Amino acid sequence: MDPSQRPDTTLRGAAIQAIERALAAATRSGSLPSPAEGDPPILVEVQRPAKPEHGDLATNLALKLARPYRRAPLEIARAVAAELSREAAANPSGTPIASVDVAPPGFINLRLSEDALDGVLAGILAEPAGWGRVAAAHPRRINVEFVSANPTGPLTIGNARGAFVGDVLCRVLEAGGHSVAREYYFNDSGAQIRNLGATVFAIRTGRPIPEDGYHGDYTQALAAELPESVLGEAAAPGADAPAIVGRWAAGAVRTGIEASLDHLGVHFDVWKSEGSLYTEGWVERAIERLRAGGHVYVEDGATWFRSTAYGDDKDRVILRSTGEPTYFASDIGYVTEKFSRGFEELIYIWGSDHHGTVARVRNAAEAMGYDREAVRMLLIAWVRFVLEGVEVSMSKRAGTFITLDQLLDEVGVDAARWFFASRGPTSGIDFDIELAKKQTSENPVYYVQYAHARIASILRRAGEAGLEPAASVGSAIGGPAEGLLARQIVRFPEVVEDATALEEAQGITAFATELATAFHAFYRDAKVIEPSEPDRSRARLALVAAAQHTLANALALLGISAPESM
RNA sequence: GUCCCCGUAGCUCAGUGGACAGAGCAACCGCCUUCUAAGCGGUAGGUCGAAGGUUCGAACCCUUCCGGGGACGCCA
Repeated sequence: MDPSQRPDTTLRGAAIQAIERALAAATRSGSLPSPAEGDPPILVEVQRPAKPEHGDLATNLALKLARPYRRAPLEIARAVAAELSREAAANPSGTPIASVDVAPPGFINLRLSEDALDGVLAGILAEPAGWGRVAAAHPRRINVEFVSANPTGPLTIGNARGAFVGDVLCRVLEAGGHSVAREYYFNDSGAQIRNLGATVFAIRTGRPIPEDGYHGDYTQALAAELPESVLGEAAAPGADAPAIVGRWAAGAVRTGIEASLDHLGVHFDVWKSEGSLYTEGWVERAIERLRAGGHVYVEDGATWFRSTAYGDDKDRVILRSTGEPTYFASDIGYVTEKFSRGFEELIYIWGSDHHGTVARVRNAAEAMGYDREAVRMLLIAWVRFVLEGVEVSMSKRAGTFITLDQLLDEVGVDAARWFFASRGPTSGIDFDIELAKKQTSENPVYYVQYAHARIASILRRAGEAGLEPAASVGSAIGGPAEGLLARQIVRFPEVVEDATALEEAQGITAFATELATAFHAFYRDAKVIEPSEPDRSRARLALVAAAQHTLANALALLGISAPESM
């Protein structure tokens, strides 16, 4: 990120800018050498030290500069630290830094000022809804496509991970200052749908289920619900029964899928059918575009995209020798269709079994003149579902699957969301359903929710005692218990920034857990409601209220409820 | 055979260039006359799959190997 473009919305960001000023000042005064022509720009990195005695923030700047400057790291660190201290003394309101230390082998350790911390807390109390939303240096319009299961049956627990990961990613990107469209892509007219239609028709008319039909209970239910009018149309002489019944069944299944997603708290902005890419001409135009660029050739009667020109290990068929388009053809059309709606970035959330198709889609995007970096695939590792130690294979066709609705009835949305959000999307997971049910009550999500509920209880009782939170914490922030909690609270937007940059949610769950821990420690050490000390009580209520807003907003980023009582 | 992901505490997983490697659960010992004990404090537990290499510094980057999963279609 270009530092000059970074919005100054976090204490960390403000500290980085202070360090940049100090470095420039040290260079100007001659205590540090000037960068040589052509040197890469100096990127100031700041991190949170593992040990509290190393301060609130630390930078490795001097270590990084030792080689290009040919100076001892400690010498550089002292020069920068001297400028930081000078500014902190001369203009305390212009910097978040209260004090500076230099530690071997060359770290510069910073301590944040109580005024800076309290200023952030006052901002939270003044405008809690916006807390944790940050401005992006370069806001983008992003299309996130996920779930995208075809309407051949209910969503299964196999679809759960993609649904949660995609939804949380969208929430994170929005909080990170981007604009997001959630999109669901499906095919309601292919061979699979014909099979579904044939299955439902067969059941309803008392014939055996076709060989490649669907055997789940839900097809029985669909057959029973099939309206007489559709049945009559399908049974008419010469009618294409699989297509007619399939069209109806796909619609009914989709309605059920939408209901399941609603239950999850996942709402899509766009439902896009594969068929519409053809009727609207997107596929045809995309192929023409590739052809015009010379990226297409015909061999063995099929039309191929020259994917090898972009590093793929083989070329890819767009149109079969029968003239029928491949799935890849739809992908290409869809890319142009999405970009035509003005998106600057396309994110696909795919199962890791799709990794083979990543290269060809990005290659085709590049060949059509788009930036391949704007087409990003997030591959999610498969969840291995285990029941009593034995893997459960999921098959809609065989009817051996557990639906998403069943999972949520057993485990609950909040616990399931936390489970998936706290794990890296590329890590394979063994999901033992019995274990998950058993462990539901010990899911860390309740630890975080409990902190929120405890604060709600304190605020209720304070109100009954006639105590309201102050507008800011003020000098009470100097207390040891208060300081530790405040330092956790103010990190929230930095966590959102990092999660946005990494396009991952684990940081949010980790932060929420640490914040809950900090609150529980505060609860132990500092009594909030003390009618004989009204000023201190009001200050502590302000701090606790800020913690509650932070917990609530962090949970909201994960799509998890923040209960007032438990 | 080629490509991708993973391998960290008994279990489930964080941490992906910085200062002695973390959390939750499980185990053990303590704490409710105190704003919610779904909580708090403490103890124990690790050759970060293995070996080389790069670096002032590696769980993290590179190479090789071992183990697990996935992909290599004119399927979707």
